[in-house]
Amino acid sequence: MSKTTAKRLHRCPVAAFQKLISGKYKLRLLWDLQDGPRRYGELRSGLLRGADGTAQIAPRVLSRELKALAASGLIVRKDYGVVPPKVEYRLTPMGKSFIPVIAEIRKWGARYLGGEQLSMAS
Amino acid sequence: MSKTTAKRLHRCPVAAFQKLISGKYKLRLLWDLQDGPRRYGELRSGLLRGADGTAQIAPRVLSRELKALAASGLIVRKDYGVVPPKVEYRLTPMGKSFIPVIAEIRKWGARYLGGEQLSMAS
DNA sequence: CGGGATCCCGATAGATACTG
DNA sequence: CAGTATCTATCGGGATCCCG
Repeated sequence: MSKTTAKRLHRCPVAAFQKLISGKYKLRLLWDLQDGPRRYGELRSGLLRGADGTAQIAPRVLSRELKALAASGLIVRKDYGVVPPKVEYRLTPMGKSFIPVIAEIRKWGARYLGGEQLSMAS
Repeated sequence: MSKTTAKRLHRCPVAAFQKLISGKYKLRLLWDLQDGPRRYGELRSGLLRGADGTAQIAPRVLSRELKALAASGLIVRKDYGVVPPKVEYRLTPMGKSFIPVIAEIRKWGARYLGGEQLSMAS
């Protein structure tokens, strides 16, 4: 956690994983980034599908989760420094390596939690 | 959530998974149950390895996580009704089907979070 | 032995308003 | 557009004591 990566804080990889993805949207954010960079607003609106009902997403929360993912080394933030602001988030190699794990989670979840048929969309 | 299963509350299987395994010990509890029934005390002491440092586990927390796992249909609680008390927890078929997913998580976590060499023990 | 009851605390998430 | 600031409600988790 010295600078941008939080590693080896646990001796158990499962416990480490738990902490890494704790937060309501982290897994879905990673998943939604698998096809390339996305902007803040795209991610936010993407999260609205799949949430139960009329959930709005507090900008604080999304911002903090993105920061945490970046601090974990799973994504990077690219600020174009223009007006109006344009910021892109994309997966790091480590983040990309994590996508297959989420794919497994999705497959299991679709079978046992929802019965959705795993279309392309998140 | 009517009785013992909490399903289809989300349209996104990833979001459903997030809620399902939220809680500090749920994944590890499931993992530790893969080889057969375990008693409350066995699970508790099993969790102490792999936690950072001198963490003790509040009985409230462990009890609540076990109840949640049972309510989700991943484990079952078997009370032998004897004195002194004896209670066993074991995986349901659904819970067993989840073990390979945790295995994937472990493999990824070992590679990117800890570098442990995935021995038999949890 | 396997918890429940109670108290406490930090972290998390929502709502709202504001800004460079 | 992409956040920050503030405030508040709720939750997760730890500590301690107790009981059948």
